[in-house]
Amino acid sequence: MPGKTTSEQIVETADRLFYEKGYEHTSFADIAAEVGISRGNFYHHFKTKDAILNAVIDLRLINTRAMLEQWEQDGQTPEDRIRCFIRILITNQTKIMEYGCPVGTLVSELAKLNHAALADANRLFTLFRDWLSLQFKALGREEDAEELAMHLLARSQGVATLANAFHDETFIRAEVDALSMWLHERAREAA
Amino acid sequence: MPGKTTSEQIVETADRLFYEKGYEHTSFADIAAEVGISRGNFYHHFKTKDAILNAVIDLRLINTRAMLEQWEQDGQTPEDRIRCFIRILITNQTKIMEYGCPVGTLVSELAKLNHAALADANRLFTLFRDWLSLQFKALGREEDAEELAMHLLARSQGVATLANAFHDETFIRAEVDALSMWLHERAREAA
DNA sequence: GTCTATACCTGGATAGAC
DNA sequence: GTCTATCCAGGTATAGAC
Repeated sequence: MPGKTTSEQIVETADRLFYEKGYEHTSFADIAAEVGISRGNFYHHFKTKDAILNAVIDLRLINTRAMLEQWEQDGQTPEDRIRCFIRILITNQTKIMEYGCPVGTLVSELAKLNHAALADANRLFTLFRDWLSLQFKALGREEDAEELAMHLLARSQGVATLANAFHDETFIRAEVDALSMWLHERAREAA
Repeated sequence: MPGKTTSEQIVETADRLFYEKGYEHTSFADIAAEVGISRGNFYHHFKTKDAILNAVIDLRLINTRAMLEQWEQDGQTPEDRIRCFIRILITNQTKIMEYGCPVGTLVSELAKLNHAALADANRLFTLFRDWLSLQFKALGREEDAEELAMHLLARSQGVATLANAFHDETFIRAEVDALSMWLHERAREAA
């Protein structure tokens, strides 16, 4: 990773490994080896494993906010923007089939570990939830925007979990189409 | 646990702890302490941690099969039986809000660990999937029974994941109602 | 800033007495 | 069947040289 500080490289590598192997199953040695530094040097940048986790969550929050802003620009209508969200199931389908949803699996793991950072990780979910809710409101669904946002979030989580379990592209495609139709119906009702 | 052998107690305790704390995060010491035996004694019953995991998965398979058979008896119509499945989200809602779905979270964890038992754990999903598919066929949906089964499985997984993240009973109730209506509509179409 | 060396602990696993 | 004692690997964390 050229032009990146060691700290940045550590966080980005940890981000990826936490996703691929899980938080607990990823050791300092794993991260240090991939970054290409010694374990000792590691502690110069991050004192504890919790500190790395916090940095990873912060990075994910920043990246997610940037993605949502991008969708704001990409989509002409609220319906288009929500469709951007639905389409990540296709865009990231290879990774999702291998590792599940980065947000869902992290929150699930931290919940089981009873980890202090669980509340922070949950803010990733809230970010999507609030953004989707905003879009549904803009779509003319002021009344049930919150419920629609949660429903869509749940549907995509379920698709990610089963895609991971069954490695079935056809299933993902079918569910994305169904979600797209569901969205269009909600928009039509509002108009 | 009166009238149970030590081995049975170990497996049942491991079953619960793997659900509550996750597989990797549960140590032999944790299980031994709860059962009330020494760590050394533990190895008299199970040689490796993998062996315990296999025993736990086998137990879950047996318990799941028994539950599905019970639903066959409880429900008069295929629609009633599928509704039994939907209702576990309500029946187990306290545990689901705390620990997520036992099947989904185990499969997700084993996928990240790249664990050999992943395929076995996935049979739990297949059990539900095949049973649901059978019920949808009996409902008169021979054509799309498989897709409907996967769809319902995904929906319930998503609800479990978000219930765990947000601890929101109202959300669970709303999604269960929506699923119930969805099911009724599929049955009506077939009739 | 980066390294080596090392302390310390936890967890999986074994041996052998009772 | 159950125990204690023990080994060993791996993981977190620290100290200190360069």
